[in-house]
Amino acid sequence: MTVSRWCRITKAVDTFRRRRAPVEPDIPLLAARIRSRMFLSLRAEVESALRETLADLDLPSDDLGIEEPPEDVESVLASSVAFRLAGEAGAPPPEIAATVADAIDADHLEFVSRVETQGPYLNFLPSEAYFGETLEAAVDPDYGRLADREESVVVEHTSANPTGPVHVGRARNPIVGDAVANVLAYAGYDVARHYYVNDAGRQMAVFTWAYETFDEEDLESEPARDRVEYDLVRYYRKGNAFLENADDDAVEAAEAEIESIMQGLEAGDEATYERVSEVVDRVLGGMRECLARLPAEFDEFVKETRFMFDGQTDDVVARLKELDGAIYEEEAWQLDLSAQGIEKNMVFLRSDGTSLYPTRDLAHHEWKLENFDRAVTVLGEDHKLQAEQIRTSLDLLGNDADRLRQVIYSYVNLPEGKMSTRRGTGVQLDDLLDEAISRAREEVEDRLDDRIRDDDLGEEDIERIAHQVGIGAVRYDIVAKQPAKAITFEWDQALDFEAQSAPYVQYVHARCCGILEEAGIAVESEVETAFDPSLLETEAERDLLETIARFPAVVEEAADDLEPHRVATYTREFAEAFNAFYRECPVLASDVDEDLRDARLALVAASRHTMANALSILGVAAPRSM
RNA sequence: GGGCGUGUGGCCUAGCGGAGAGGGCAGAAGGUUCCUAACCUUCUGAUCGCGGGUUCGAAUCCCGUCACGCCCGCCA
Repeated sequence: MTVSRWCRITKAVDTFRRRRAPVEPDIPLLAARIRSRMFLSLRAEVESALRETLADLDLPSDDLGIEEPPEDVESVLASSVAFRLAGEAGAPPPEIAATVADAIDADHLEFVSRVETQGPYLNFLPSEAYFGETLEAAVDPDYGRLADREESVVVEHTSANPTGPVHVGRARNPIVGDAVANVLAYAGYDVARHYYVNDAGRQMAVFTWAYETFDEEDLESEPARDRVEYDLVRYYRKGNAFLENADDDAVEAAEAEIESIMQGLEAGDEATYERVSEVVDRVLGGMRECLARLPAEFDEFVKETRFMFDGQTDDVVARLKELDGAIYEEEAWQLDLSAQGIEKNMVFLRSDGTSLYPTRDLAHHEWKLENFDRAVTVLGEDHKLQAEQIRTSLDLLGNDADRLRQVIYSYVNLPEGKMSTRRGTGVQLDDLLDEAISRAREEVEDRLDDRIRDDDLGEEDIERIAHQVGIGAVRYDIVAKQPAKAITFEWDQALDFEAQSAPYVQYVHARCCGILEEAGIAVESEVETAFDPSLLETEAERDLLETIARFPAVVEEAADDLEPHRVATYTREFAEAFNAFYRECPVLASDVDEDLRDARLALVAASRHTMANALSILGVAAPRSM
């Protein structure tokens, strides 16, 4: 990566972060916001107290070394400044730590009860108010949802060419994309979800030609599934096979027809558009049904042809030609981006005068930047170079490219290689989901006999749980991993219901619901009885509250960095904390004091809200029983 | 060949400048008259690909190297 690009990316991240500072003087809103983000409030308090103390001691305070301590340390936040100050102050780190700890007046801090040292580390221990406020905030079913930023973001994801069934190779796109959109929405952005439909490319011209040329009897096989895209993809495959294998004259004739379709679209010919649309809309309709199973829904399907017909692509071409890097070479217009660190020229106008995908995508991106404050695109690693070209070209065309961010993921491959719609290799997402549901159903039925709880699961419940767990497991498995890591698809690995998978975290939610229902509290409603947080004194209860307190910070960081997998990591940590509480702190046992019972019920309700909302960000169902 | 990305116990994975590198699976041993055991506890297992460097401190930053993936089309 070149230095200039690194700087640009860093700048983009900074801009994104800077915007999260509240600028509106809306006091109740601010209060609600601070109130609901305990961990962040604590961090802010620790930072300012530490900075002031260091200033008082005449020590530099530019790097405070604030960090989260290891699990076995009692504090919620720690600092390693003492290491950094050792040279300056001429004393060993533990000594400095002790001096600083003594100088901090914890009595004036709201969320810090005391400051301790452990060797060179400063440890900040939470106050009663920290636990109390956390519980108060988390009893709200909307806990974790950050205040409105009054800023819109368009998240474009999936955008697979409408050539056939959605296969597992690109399943990461809707799953990661939907989670990115969800986490941004939770973080207070006004989110729109877009699917960009590539209806103007050569592939769609081939498809349209093939669909119009061949008949049912020309096709070798039956549709793999009774849905439109499985039916039509056979024409697409047939067409491609024909172009590869037929004799030269036949191929030439076919190419002429394909070319005329592309020229028709370029010219804005209504009849051609109708022909292509019939194929595009039908196939897309089937793909939407598949994606809806995840579920991944979209606010808008934006067609590429739209930017050809409205003149925006021509406008982009005209402006690109005016740029310094524009060159006319080998009868085609290209953009030399070597000055921007990209060695590969971007061709933006073919020798026959038609536009290319990147040209239209530039018009599309300008449209997004006009209509939204920010734009996020989720795309496969094979589009990385193109993404850089788009970003750089947008910048050269006078757009603020920092408002655009791209999330790149690696494809899911089969052990024997890539999945391909055209060649018909690959595992269909529908099949994966079906298999997941059926395996989940087996699990539910196997467990039916030795259930302790007598809640009499009916056939409907079994069906519901099988869907929630099966689809949840597939989504969780994908969204929990960093997108940049390559995944090789294997059935048993994708459908592992063991610990650290969706059912493990879903089970926590079901346990919460079980307790609340047993106590006669409607799961969806707010907690109405009074409770006293200070009664929650055991280590398990405190750990759970500390974990709950971190949730809004997790949402914020995941949104800032567009990394929903952090929320998945959090659900695991949360499940551990809850299971320890569940094991050690009975809620409804007869020997539990009534006030303690109420406090613990509030904690269970808070836990349920936290887990339900975290799962909702991941797009994984939160079952009320399992 | 060039660019970008990824390499963490047998397998999967978190951490990406600070406290014996967390989890999970697989393997071994335990736990249910008690709010669902899709749970929990304990044990076994890691020179964080390799070699240098920067730093008080490196899995994390820098350089080199190896392996794998992706890209380098007037395709999308």
